[in-house]
Amino acid sequence: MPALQDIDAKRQRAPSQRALATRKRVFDAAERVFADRGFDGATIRDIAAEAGEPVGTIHHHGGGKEVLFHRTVARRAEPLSQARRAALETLKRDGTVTAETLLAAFFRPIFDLSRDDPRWRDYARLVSFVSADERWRSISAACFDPTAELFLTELLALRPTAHRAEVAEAFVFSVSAMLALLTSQGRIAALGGEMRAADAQIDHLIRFCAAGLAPA
Amino acid sequence: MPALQDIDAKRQRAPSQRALATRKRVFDAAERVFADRGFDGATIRDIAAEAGEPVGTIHHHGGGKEVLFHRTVARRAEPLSQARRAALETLKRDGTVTAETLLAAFFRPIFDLSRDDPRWRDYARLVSFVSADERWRSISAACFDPTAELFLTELLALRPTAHRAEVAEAFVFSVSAMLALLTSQGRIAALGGEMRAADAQIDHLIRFCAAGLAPA
DNA sequence: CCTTATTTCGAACAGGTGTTCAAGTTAAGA
DNA sequence: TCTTAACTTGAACACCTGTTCGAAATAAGG
Repeated sequence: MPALQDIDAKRQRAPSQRALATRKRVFDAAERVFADRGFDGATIRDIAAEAGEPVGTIHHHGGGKEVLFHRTVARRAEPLSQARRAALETLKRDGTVTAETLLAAFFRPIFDLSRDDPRWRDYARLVSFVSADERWRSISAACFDPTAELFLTELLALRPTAHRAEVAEAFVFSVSAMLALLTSQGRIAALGGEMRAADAQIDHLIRFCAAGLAPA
Repeated sequence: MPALQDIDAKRQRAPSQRALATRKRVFDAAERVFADRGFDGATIRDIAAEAGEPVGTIHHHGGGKEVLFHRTVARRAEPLSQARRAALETLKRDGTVTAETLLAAFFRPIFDLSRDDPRWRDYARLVSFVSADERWRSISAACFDPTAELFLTELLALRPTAHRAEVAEAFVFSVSAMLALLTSQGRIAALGGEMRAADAQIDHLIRFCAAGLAPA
């Protein structure tokens, strides 16, 4: 995989407002198309059409399909991780760290962001593609593992007798359940009949995983 | 999506042993390649090379890429569902139905089959591609939802006060955790350091989900 | 204001893509 | 044994893929 380096690595002039706006259009379009069709199902021309830009522009700002994919995932990873870390800091400051509050701190930010901005919903679907495929392991390692590590450490402190590997398993189960809630509304609807309110679903997700994380 | 009809719909002669062996080679190869690269990442020529057959043969037995994909998923769905249903029947006969034993009956068959035959590991990864993408909703609806329905009914009987939608959510969380255990060993290893034995992981998965399913 | 780095643009390229097809081979069923 | 349905084979087809590239337009920095 091509290395991901700073998009403005050897630049000699600041980018114009116009260029910045174009770049934003390119990444927003890439996010939508990659979220809809995955890496292999998406084409540069799909993304170009979605962005309303010519194909050359996608390559210019994206740096090639694989780098564009990586950058599209990375773009929202930092804001998301910061929101998660901020929620964690609040817990630690207030001394209210439990399995339930830890999971809430980790899960809630992406649901909160999705409520306000539909682009975060696309991003969530994109992340689920990244998480599902070992091929993108290095992307999740770079974008999400450092913050996951922080939460894992806290969970481990709550269960001093458990092995790290066991807590890591429980954490992966929890994250997969979170992604399922974000992306498998169709399956839930098919099995469950009527749909529940998003808030009820999120509360349920947190209770479900917290119960699983509790000592046996 | 092209309709999936019986592979031997309007046949006038029984297929030869040779043809049957070729067909098996085609589907085994398709299973491996689709599991590795997903639907869009796989190519007919990849599958042909993996099977050691010319491209025309893949199309002859597979019926086109999309139908081949559907048939490849469907091929092992019935044996898997039967194993799950048999385990469920045993529980009901013995009167040992609990959240924990129900989940064990649903989860264990694919892990047991994977232990004996690596092709079931490929199949599990293929199923996780199908489950992750709304595009294949109709495939999981046809192949997996009927049996899921059976287990959902039993889970609902265990929690008479819960709404069906809530139990459906918990079931989807559980299935996603099962698929994560089958496909995300890389992520578990990255977070957890050393790896635990498969049996310990499966027991943990069942305890994790059973705890989440228990009444609040 | 100039200079020129950067961006915009889309035609062109080499190499795939799924699918078709016609000719030759095999073997089921009478 | 004979007929012919079924299978095997790979070349050919039309279209699509990511990427390149050079010329024109834009605007940052002096």
